[in-house]
Amino acid sequence: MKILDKQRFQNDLLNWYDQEKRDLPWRKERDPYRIWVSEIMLQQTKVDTVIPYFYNFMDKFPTLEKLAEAEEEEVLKAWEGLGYYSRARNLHTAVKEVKEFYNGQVPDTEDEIKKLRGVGPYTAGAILSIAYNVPAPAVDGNVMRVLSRIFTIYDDISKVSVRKKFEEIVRETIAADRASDFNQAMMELGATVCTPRSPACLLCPVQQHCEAREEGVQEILPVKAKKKAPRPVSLKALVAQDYSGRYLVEKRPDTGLLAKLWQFPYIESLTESDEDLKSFAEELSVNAEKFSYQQHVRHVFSHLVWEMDVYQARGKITNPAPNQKLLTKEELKELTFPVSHQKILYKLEEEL
DNA sequence: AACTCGTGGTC
DNA sequence: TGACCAAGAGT
Repeated sequence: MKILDKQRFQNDLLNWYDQEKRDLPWRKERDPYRIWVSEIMLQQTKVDTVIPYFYNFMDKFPTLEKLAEAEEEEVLKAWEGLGYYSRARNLHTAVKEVKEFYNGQVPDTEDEIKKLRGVGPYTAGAILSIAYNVPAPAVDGNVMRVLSRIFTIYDDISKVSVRKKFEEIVRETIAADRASDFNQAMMELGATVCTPRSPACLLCPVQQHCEAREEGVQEILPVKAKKKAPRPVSLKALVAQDYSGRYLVEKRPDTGLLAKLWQFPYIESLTESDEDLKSFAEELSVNAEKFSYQQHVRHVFSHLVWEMDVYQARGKITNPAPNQKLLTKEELKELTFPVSHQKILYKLEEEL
């Protein structure tokens, strides 16, 4: 590996960051709680997507204490549309732990902070460095991309072992007295200059330190294994209304995909006919004569694709199960729905 | 180690 | 338009 002039690299990077850093909502002050929330929201999620959610979340839960005291339903509602909902549930759990066992103070040591639910190696380092200026590595996809190019490292960055290798490199490279700015600068560089495609090397503050740039291989780094194509799943969903116009909805199980979110009942089905849907309706105690086709919804997740045929029915509905409710359209707005089922809700709104 | 877990933007 | 990608963590 090429020898890096550490001092000059730090200077070039930090001077650039001092000039060019973006004005982001979680950079206004150094509240560990706000840093924490922002880091959880930013996992696998772009800054532009996070910003409005962050403002809303801080409006609803301005302090760690307020979040700890909130109902889970309310926390999920604030996360609605952001995806990876276990992040919200884990954050809620962890914040309650901090309130109870750490006197409401976000821990500032690697050992303690990593024990918190939803706080993995990246987020631990991010909170420690950004909130407390502790010189811990915060290695995300940006940092691995930047470093793989600086040092022309061809290891597959999707492997855990490779992330650890990058963490060791950061430990040796980080500006000891400016850990917060160093880590944020590395990520900012990756997000705005050293991008996955067409990196702006001519604008890069550390281009002179970059081996990939020197060899012209910046476009083929980093190496990353391809993801498998999402698996298709065919569903039939039922929008059932009783005679007073209320809708039958249900809460998903506590674990797994979209845990604890609400939805219209559905079955997995590969058949063309609606016979299985009708027997499903009977099981739900939906006594309807007519089932009308409403729309097809395709929704792509990370690892699967829902191909959902949506049907509407109106009839007598008896004995909703414990996880089910009959609610008016207005009441539905209070619940948290995944985007796939929001597409159905939107259609209902459109039709009236 | 490989799989699960969401969504929206980009090319 | 479909494949790729994003400030990853849990199992």
